[in-house]
Amino acid sequence: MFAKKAPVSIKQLAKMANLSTATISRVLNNNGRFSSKTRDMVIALVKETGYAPNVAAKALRTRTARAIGLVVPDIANEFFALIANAVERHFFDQAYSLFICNAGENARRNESILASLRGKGIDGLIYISRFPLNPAEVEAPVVYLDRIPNDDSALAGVSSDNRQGGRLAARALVEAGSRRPVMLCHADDLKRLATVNDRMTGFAEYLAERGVAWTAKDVILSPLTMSAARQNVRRAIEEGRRFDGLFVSSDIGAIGAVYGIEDAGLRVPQDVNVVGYDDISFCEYCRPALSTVRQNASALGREGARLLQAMMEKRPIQNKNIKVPVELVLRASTRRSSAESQS
Amino acid sequence: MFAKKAPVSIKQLAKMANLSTATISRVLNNNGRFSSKTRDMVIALVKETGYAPNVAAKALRTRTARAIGLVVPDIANEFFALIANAVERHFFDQAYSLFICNAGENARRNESILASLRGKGIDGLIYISRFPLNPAEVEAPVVYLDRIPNDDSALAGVSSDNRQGGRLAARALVEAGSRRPVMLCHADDLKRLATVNDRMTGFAEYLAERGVAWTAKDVILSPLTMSAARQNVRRAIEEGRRFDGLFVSSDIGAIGAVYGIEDAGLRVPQDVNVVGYDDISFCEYCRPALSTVRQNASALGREGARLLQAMMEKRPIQNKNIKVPVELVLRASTRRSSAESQS
DNA sequence: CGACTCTGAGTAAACGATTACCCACTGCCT
DNA sequence: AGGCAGTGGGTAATCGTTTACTCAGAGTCG
Repeated sequence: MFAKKAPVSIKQLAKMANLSTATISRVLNNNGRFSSKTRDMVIALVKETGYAPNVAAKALRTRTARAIGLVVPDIANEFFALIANAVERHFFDQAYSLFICNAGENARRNESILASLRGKGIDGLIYISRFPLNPAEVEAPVVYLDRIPNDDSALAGVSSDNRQGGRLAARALVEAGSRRPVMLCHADDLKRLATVNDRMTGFAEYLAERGVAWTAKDVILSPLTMSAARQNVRRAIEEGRRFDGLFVSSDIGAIGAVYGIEDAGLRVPQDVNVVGYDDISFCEYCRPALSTVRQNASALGREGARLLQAMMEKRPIQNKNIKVPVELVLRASTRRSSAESQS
Repeated sequence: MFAKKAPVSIKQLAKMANLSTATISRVLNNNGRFSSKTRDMVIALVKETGYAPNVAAKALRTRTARAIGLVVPDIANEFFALIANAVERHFFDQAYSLFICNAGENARRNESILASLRGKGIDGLIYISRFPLNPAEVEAPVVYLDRIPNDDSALAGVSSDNRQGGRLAARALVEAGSRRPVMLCHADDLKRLATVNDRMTGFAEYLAERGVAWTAKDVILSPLTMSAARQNVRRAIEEGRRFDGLFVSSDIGAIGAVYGIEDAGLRVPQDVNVVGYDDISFCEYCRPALSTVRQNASALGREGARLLQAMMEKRPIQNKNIKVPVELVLRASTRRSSAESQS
């Protein structure tokens, strides 16, 4: 019923045209020498037979699959889904295939995903994961996206301007009246990712400029799933932690945090101003609507794809450390800038 | 710099183990004969070297790409993302690769996606799209998931028990006191998809049983994006449409609809009860929290993947029309069952 | 005219895995 | 001892393409 009939191969084409496979191949790839008469004949034959090259054979021979890998932490997070869409759009037009893989929160799965990508012989990798990657074992250009390791500045990466993002978040809190702000982020990210460190740097920087006391201890550590953030924020408050402003390093986590605050009997924004990060579409639809630092997910994906392609084609690269601008979006989770009181 | 050094091949493994490639291959595929000592040694060697078979070579030799396609309407919708995850998990374990494609809302893009999948020689397709598919031109088994065309009952499909879902939605509205319910869905889906028709059938059926007047005219047509639903619901109300219960065929659409209702000056649930469909995680976090019919996205994905695999392996299939149970989740967008008044 | 350079095209060896076929050996039965 | 079956594993062909060599013929130049 679903038997695969063998598609026509280059060998059959060669026989029909009274040529060798080599010549056919040269015409098809437009490399090497052949007469225009030969070219026309081959092209006509291809049209007639509907010949399509066997991608497996091609991949095997050329050691290039015309495929790229995209590792994301969680495709069910809209932010990553939008990035994936942008990457796919770019590469679809270039006739590359895209393998989208969910790294999840598990280092072992991350490893097995990388192994499988290796087996597929991808020509490039866009990597968004909290887990370290040994570039040597990928054997292809790698672009880090959004989550940039902080140990190596030589690598290619695209991220938002996270320092500016941190500054904007701090500004939102300060201008909403917060005087004891804290930041919520994932412990591992803080250790590993420039992404989060940059946000914190910008955050601290702005607070210092405005004379608001803040130290590296004013951080709550938690995974940024909704439920984990909710629980950890609630627990922090119940254990006596006091703060009147909260900057969460992702919207999903921020929404959870809002609930944690309310669970603990406080109100947002009256008692605590909350600012998230990403601006996923639900920020506008949750209650209170979430103030956040908007990342341009499409731009991140697009720039990452472009950079990767430049690397794969070994084009000279002016800047392998691209920063995409961010934007502050104020909604109901921060108080309206009520003629900001004493400095 | 990014020169590809050849990954370890089966030939090198053979040399290390002092065996032939044939034996290695037999162990790896667990077919043919070999001693348990050999097996252990090979397995250890694979672990040690991180060997991953070259899929291109495998595909070339076996004439099977070991790849499947997954067409989804919008990967940024959590419901589809969860399905994609389940499918990926299933096939990852079987060492299949998965091509995830966004059909989007555009028929032309849908076509070009199918064309590209064809070129990749996929061995199977899971298809979630509102656009018709000509199975003949895919040359591989197809499983319809969630969105089942209503013109052909011979095809393989996995969906929720949508008739029951429609019944549950109706029950939620009726028990919350609605007497003039309407349904919101996409015009094309109503024409093409058994999925939506089943929901409507169940909806109408239950209403009839409870003596609530409802006809096929009590439907508002709208795309189910947040903004479109919001706008169309608002407009319907402003044009004088009156209803006190709304069943929306997706949560995203329902959340938009709630805003449309509020835009028009009415309240949810006091003036209109709203029930969605899917139970994405934001149902719990939007305000008012959304009552909805929960679909088990993971089960849908898993069952779809299993069914497809059975078809690809030409195993006898007892039931190619799988229904996954649904569940009613009551939240704040429907009034609490206030000792339901007159029959 | 001889030496050279182009041009167009063929030959055959890879690429990495699978598998039909074969063989050597062991143990067992008659 | 001879026959036979079962076991473990090697040999080599094959999948469809690409590409480094090679080469015959034609044109060009001194």
